[in-house]
Amino acid sequence: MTRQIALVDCNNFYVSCERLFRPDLKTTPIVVLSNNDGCVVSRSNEAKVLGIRMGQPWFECKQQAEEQGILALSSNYALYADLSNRVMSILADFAPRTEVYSIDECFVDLTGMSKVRDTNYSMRDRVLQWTGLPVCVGVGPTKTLAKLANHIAKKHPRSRGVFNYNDLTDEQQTRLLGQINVGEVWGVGRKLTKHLAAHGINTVQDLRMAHAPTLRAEFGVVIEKTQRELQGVACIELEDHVTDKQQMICSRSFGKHVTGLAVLQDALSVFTATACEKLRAQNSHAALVQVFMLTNRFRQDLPQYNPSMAVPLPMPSNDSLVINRWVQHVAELLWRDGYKYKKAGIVLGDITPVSVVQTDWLEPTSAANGTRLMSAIDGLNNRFGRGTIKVSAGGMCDGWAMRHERKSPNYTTEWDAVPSV
DNA sequence: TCTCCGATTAGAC
DNA sequence: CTAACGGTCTAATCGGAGA
Repeated sequence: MTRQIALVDCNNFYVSCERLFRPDLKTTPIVVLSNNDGCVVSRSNEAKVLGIRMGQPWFECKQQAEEQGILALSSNYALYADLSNRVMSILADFAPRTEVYSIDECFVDLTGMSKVRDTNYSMRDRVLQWTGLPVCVGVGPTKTLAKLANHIAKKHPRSRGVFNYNDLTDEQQTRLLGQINVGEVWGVGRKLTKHLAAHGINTVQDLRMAHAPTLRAEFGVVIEKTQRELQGVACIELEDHVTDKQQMICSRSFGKHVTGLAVLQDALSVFTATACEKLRAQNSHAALVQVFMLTNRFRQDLPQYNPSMAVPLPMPSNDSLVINRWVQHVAELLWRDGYKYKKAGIVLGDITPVSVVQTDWLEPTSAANGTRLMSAIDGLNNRFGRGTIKVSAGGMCDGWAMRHERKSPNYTTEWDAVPSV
């Protein structure tokens, strides 16, 4: 039986979220900026037409944008995450197996179901009706072809937001794939596109038909899987259960240069608290802690210094206080005066479930390990917002906060920001 | 020369 | 006024160290 894998992808997701609460901006060109108001990460169709590129640094296009009346907003992740959850739970009602692939994308396995075409339009219509967010649906026999089908649904208005690759004849498939650039394929990025072009592979059809052993020898196993997926052979399974993170990173660019150790340590303690909270939320602990700090790599005229150090913990932990002591210590070791630091962060690694108790028979196990204090902190922060209870001096300095000068209110997650009717 | 492991790279969004 | 370019995560591959 031909698999029917649907990929549902929200259109211009962040911009669409912002517009829900600002219907007056329906036709205004809008962009949403990344953290620290650094880069453009979402664009309305109007902004795309005006030539704003995905990932473009904001300072580069700011003047042009203002002249053209483009509205720029800081990203509001509380809002996007909340709306994402609503979309995903709507889609979960359409099939027993779904995979939340990213904040704005979901695979839905419609294999064996009758009236797939009707279901595709229902998914699109119901998400739009219940949330106000426009989505496109692409269907294919593999995840890679579903993503490609979604790309087609987005690009061709005549598809009315839905495209099923399985409905094509062999000749239609060949002709269509011959018209699409290989760089559009899931898993083929900038570097690979260039590399492939050097071997005469320019279109999706070129890749689908390339000599497999040569391809594997020159480009590795990843692209071979991609090729087979383009041929309709499933190599990437639907992952319909959430897997624990193997690594957790918390890092930020700073709103202005940091030149004092105390300020940097303060930032690191906040990052540590956030990462440990996520660690506890998945019932895991970490055995490796890494700290890093970076100067501004775009300022090659300034002295560069990008140290990092990883320390194995004597005992795996998810206790913010315990881990923070290591972080603060390592930060001191790495710190050098005289540099302008632009970014810092921590990495928690060697993550395992807390149920896997890795006892060291040379060390006595420390009783309770601060677990009750941490769950009390998590409870309060969950209820009243992250940062209500903080680790030691975490967040007491203000010399490092990121820029987000254009953020909208948290319309859906804060009572005070709920719009009145 | 082989194997292991940490570091780097490429990709996604 | 001036400087101003994101954050998280995974898997594959590279390359140095030690066997």
